[in-house]
Amino acid sequence: MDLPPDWIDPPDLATARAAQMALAARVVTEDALGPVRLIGGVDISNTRFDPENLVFAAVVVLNWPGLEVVASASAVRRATMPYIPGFLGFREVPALLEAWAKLGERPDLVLVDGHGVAHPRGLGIASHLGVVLDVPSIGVAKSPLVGRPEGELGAEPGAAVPLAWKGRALGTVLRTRCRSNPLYISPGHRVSPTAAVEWVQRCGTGYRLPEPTRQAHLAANVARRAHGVVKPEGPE
DNA sequence: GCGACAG
DNA sequence: ATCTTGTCGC
Repeated sequence: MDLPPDWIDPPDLATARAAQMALAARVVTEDALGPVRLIGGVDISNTRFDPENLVFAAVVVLNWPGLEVVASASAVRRATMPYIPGFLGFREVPALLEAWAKLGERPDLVLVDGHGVAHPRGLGIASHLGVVLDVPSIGVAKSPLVGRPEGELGAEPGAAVPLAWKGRALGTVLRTRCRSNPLYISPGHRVSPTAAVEWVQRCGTGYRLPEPTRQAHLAANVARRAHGVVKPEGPE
């Protein structure tokens, strides 16, 4: 998909807002994914008090149904925008695109660390990335941005309840582990609400986060810590 | 006006 | 997001 540069790297918040509305109009919430053989996971890592404002992006590729990491790529970029709730995509997507471009084989589906359509204007980072890459994506967030669980969530893994906002169900609040806070799942792009939850559950390996984003999180940290490492330590 | 607010 | 070891509990 060929988009205006300003839609990816907006010069200001007003432009970002306009780009967000335009991109949101392209989001598809119906299943439009082919056979899934590779599942991707993406995440970002930041350095605390970093005057450089560096953003470390990681993309990992896992096979399905093995859920083993078969490839990964990372990229470092200077953040253009600060973190503003509701505009996360403009801060992280550019670096993710750079990492994505380095991949040899692309995933058929991507799990993103953040919301999909469970967003005030329907364009959380998962939908944002999905539309820009035109790839099926799912939003996997660790806390809500808008909306709240509808009803009481069960304590058992697999327990789920709708994420309601303004009388609408934007996604699903899903408990993936006992005694762990739930995850907020929502369609990113080209994935239905039910399929989104199903895929997250299928990618579960006993941890709170599904394997793709869990591995992406680890990879992003590795990328950040590798940055600036002058020389590896060796045994004496 | 006030509080909330993904990563 | 990031800072951090041990520690409490299942």
